[in-house]
Amino acid sequence: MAGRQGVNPALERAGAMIRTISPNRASFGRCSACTVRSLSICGVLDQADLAEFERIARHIHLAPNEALFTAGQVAQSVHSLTAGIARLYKLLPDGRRQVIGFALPGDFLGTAPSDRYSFSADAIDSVTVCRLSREAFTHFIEERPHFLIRINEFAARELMLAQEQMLLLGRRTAEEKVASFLIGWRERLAQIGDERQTIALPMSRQDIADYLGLTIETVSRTLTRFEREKMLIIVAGGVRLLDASRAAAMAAA
Amino acid sequence: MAGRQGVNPALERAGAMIRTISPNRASFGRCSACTVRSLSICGVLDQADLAEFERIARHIHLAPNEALFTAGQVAQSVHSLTAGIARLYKLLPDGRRQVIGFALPGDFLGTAPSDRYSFSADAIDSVTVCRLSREAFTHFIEERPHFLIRINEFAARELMLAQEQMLLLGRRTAEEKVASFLIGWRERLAQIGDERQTIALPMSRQDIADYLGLTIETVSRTLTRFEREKMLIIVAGGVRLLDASRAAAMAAA
DNA sequence: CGGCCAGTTTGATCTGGATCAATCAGCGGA
DNA sequence: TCCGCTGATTGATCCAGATCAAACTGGCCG
Repeated sequence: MAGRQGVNPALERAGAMIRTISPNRASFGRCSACTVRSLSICGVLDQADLAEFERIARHIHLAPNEALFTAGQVAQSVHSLTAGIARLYKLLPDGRRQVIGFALPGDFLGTAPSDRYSFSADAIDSVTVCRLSREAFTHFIEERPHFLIRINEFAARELMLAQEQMLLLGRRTAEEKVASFLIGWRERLAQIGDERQTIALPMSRQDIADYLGLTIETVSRTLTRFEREKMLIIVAGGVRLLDASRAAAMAAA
Repeated sequence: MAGRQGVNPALERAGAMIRTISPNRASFGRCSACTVRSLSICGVLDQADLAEFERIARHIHLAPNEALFTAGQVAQSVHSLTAGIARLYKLLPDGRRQVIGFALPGDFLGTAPSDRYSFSADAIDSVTVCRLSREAFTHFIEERPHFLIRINEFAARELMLAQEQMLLLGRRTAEEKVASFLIGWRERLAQIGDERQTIALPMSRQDIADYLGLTIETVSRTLTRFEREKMLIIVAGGVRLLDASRAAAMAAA
């Protein structure tokens, strides 16, 4: 619990590595063929709406660790994630980092009360997003109340997740944090259709630690202990849950 | 950082004391005379809208520690706080508590993705709210897109506060937490027009501790130290900031 | 195939904040 | 005025998780 937990050289290196938004290729993947449309904010748009949405959206690809946007920048765009996983985080001036969430395909990044981004987002693996100018997006919304309702539902869901995370960060033990994370992450993967036995963990241990308010060592030790206790097996790129009910019990209490 | 921090007998007593919603007096305070209307979701309603809003709203008074609603209950109502201060919190099965926010006059409690309350809310001091049935509220919204935009702005603000709080809970030291809380609370009080030199703290030390992910002893000790260091003076019902810039510096870093 | 390098794991030690345990202070009621 | 109760403060001690410090692992490049 010391003051500078979360500051580490690896992170600073990573930070330096992250390029600002490059002149990405804008692809012509059509919204009507979007594989996550029903999960995304676009799930309530009809063909006509979708055509108009497509007109104002750009499809962007980002390489691993490339930034979608950075806290403090003027918020010119909103994003809807269509592939890959992004990490959303805030930094303290001395480099301590809090990951406030992981964005999955279908997630919307654009609910913000200010004209500047209040957090940073970058690609964990290879990511694709639909990027819309805030202005065009605002205009698009104004004429489509049902779409606004959808946006609102997404914001409400985000808010509930954030409140759950506050409970985790403030009142759960390290063991409970890790178990909750695994159960919650599995749940979210299942919602986007990924229901393999093995829980994929594309983010680094440092990302997990910064999400749970722990150090990388504590995350690693806790996972190792779970493995020793036969609750799971650590595999390349994830974990395989052997005793899901025990994990769920830890996560609940 | 032990597992059961936040569980305490005083809380259990308080919990038992909190009555379920009593047959409160519904007053006739008219919305057009509402002192916090411009701050609240109603700030964008015109006279006609307001009359309709009034028709579907009930004005409710709650005594200190009385519950507005409880996590897990079917969410029948939404609320707009018009006077007093409420604490919003989540509990773990063993009684550990996380205060996820304090609601001030003008705040809206109703952004939720589920048909059950995901957190509990109760009055800290004497509280007045406008209570609307979810159903009527949803209907009211559907016909008023500009109002929905307002609701959305409120949700976005809530979300940003929640993200800021995640950073605090996950990565700040006890000292930084307390300083951040004081600065942030003063800010919020100022926004509703309370700009006295002394920062009013109507909530208990336990509430503050549960908001910051600390114990009551740590909050108390930290405030005492701040006083010893002449950063502030502890007074009945609040603190007087002597060195706001030092507090702000602590809160920032 | 070997050497590097980034990320991860493991071990030893330390410490910030929790826990346990008394006071202390303010207030309402007799 | 005194008593009892509730919440706050203060002190002593403890320990979960941080910090410091090595290994270890796997992938990539020459």
